[in-house]
Amino acid sequence: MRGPGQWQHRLRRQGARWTVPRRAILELLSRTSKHLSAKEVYGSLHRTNPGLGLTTVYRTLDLLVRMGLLNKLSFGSGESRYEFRSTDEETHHHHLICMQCGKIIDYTDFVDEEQELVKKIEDSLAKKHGFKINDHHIEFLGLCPECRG
Amino acid sequence: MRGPGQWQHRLRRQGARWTVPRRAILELLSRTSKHLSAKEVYGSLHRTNPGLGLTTVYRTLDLLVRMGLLNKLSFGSGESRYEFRSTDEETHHHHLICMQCGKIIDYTDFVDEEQELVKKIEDSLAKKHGFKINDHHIEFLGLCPECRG
DNA sequence: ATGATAATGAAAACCGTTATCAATAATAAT
DNA sequence: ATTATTATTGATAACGGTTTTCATTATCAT
Ligand SMILES: [Mn+2]
Ligand SMILES: [Mn+2]
Ligand SMILES: [Zn+2]
Ligand SMILES: [Zn+2]
Repeated sequence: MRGPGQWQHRLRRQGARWTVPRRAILELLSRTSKHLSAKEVYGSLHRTNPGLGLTTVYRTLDLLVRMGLLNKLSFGSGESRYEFRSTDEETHHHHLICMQCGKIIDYTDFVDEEQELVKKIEDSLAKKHGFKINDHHIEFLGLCPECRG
Repeated sequence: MRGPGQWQHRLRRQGARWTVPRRAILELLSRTSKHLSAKEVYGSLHRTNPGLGLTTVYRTLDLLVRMGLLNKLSFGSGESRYEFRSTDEETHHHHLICMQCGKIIDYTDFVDEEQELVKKIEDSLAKKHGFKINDHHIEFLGLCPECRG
């Protein structure tokens, strides 16, 4: 069971209602591999949902992050970006970012070796600094083929 | 040759003037290991430099980043933070961040193994996606001892 | 010292995001 | 199905960090 039915069930289980904006935003983000800002989500949905307000987009994105259905990402550009969070554990990935045009590429190279090292670092940091580590962000910054010239 | 003389030389070589605010901000950030926001820099310097304006702090931080004397960091909290960028290559580090109180810890564990893997990933990504890779950010997120309760 | 102009600071503008609040829509109870 | 309850919505205003504007000031080449 996947898609709208799954999402609806998940929201309602946590006391949230299944509404038109929530469904529209989830469908949009689940269909794209892009990392969209609130304003971009708003722009994409304005055609099919003319009444939708930007405030609702912000609130819904926030809710869906709290519900674990989306990831919220902050690259240094001012606005937050959101990506669909697959239930599949295998889709964990890191980011390759163009410093000039902002293009974002998901990559999963060397996940095995990476995960091994990440585990080691996590254990070491947890022991040395007393942290309970929950997550990590790894990103590479550079220039994409178009921006290199 | 290190410190003010070095900084002055670097700025002037790039056509910038050596001014009181620039010197004050560089001295502040070179003396702390903290990751300060513009407002925190402003607050720290207000005692010794009463005339200093927040606008100048923003402009100066931006300039010093462009000159390669500071690093600008964005954790998802709204404001940017700045750290002194040592000329020493050995000081490259990554971050351990408390998701609750925002505490930031620099760490350099496993740099050798890490650097090795980073190199491999960089080569792979450069080849596969045609990027020219310049930098990377690695951060671990969790709860510090105080915030775990 | 003098002049050219880069840098500064106060104020206003800007931009992403959040708070307010009356109207509406989703769900539960009847 | 109808009604009652209340979470959700959307317009507007407010907010916080950052940038722009512009007249004044400080740095530096001469
Ligand atoms: Mn991604
Ligand atoms: Mn640091
Ligand atoms: Zn690019
Ligand atoms: Zn903490």
